[in-house]
Amino acid sequence: MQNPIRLTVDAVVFGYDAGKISVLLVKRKYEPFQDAWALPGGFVSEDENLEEAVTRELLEETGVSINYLEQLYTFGKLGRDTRGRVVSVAYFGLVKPAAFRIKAATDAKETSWFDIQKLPRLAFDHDKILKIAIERLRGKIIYEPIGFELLDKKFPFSDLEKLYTTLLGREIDRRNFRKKILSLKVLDELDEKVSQGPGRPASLFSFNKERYFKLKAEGIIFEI
Amino acid sequence: MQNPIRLTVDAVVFGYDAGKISVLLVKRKYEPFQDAWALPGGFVSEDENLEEAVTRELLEETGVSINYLEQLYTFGKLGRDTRGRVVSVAYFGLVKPAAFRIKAATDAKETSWFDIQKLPRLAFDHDKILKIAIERLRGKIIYEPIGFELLDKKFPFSDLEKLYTTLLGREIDRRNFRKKILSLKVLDELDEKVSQGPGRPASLFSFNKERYFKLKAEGIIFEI
DNA sequence: GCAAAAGTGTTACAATTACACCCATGT
DNA sequence: ACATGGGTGTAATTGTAACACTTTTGC
Repeated sequence: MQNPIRLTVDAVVFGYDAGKISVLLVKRKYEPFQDAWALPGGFVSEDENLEEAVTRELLEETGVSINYLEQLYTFGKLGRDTRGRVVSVAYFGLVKPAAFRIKAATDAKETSWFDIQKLPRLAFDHDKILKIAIERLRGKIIYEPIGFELLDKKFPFSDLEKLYTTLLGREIDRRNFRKKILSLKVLDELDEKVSQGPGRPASLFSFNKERYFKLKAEGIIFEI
Repeated sequence: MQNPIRLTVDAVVFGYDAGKISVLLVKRKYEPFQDAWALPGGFVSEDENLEEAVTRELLEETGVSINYLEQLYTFGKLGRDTRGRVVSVAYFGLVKPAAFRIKAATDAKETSWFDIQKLPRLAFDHDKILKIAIERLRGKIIYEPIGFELLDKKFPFSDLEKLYTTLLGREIDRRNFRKKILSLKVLDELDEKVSQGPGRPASLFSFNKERYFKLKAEGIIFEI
């Protein structure tokens, strides 16, 4: 009477640091695809919500705690998993550089960040899932302010600019970009500056979520 | 070892006719929610793809064959189904008026179209699913030419205009709208006219998919 | 004092909006 | 001939894109 379809969740978690977009992968300990890199994830248990399952798997497998998570797509094609019929609900997550750096010290856990330009061969159909996630990231950055989820709470404007340059894959005009972003009134300029290396120190900004949601409710839409 | 989560698919199928957006619902024959209206759908069998399952269920329950179908969202919250843990992959579909009219003759099948402004109480969490589908329809119509999937193959321009007026919920300027759509070069004007009632007869247009895909590949984006 | 990154304004061009009259048909 | 819906152009405004120099710091 029960159908024997099993349900998993997988997470595509992106991080950004120093001009590179990276994705979090884990090395599989067991067959199938033993020792292959794969997206973190696993079977959903009967008494947990899907989001709970992803969050749990992520924490268990990678120690990373997420600050933005949304559902990506559900993959259910016959034959996508060699263990039988397995349907996977994939999620899309973003973390701030802090999480990113923590990992660099705990590499031994078979967890690693990979530059999305230099990906290894992946288990199952995880290459497809990742491809769709990258498209979503690129598409979404343009009309929703998710970029801020990839930056520290306080960031110099140039970080935001570099992030967009990287994600869009083209140069953007600094003056026009600044004008546009500031005109949206969702950034607070702090009374704080940073100077990394030579050059004029930069003011720090922070993203004002309340302001954003207020504007969104009024129908004002974020768009780059 | 198997987890006892069961998987269903549900379809939110929209149709458009005479200035009204309608959704296809079925009346449930069995418990739970016997005699309540619900989205067409049902359990996925082990040897079929998710899309196959939706298409099959739709055909079985409503006789409607779909011409646009995409995955909407996966609903997996605990307690959403009184029969135990059931996760549902919802799909979003559009049909042309032909399918719409056919149904009007076969009402006895416990299948009916409902104006989305006048919905009955729905079974399970189908009201939530439908709400998300309506948002998707509204959002998507602006930057992808899915509107054409709701019209006959050949249609007068005013049909398209009325459809957009309905979906956007506001008046649009006929001249500007026409200019914009025609400038996208995805409509073919046919050597054919229709006149329904009094007034000047209207030229018929058809949507040129090949042209659209070609333009899309070149990076030219449809946007209203 | 010079190299390096931050910060700023103006002008040309493109896109969007607002707006009103003539045309072809049915009755 | 008149009521009804189809079809068209222009001007004002707004938004986008292009473009280069000054400022503040570290070395």
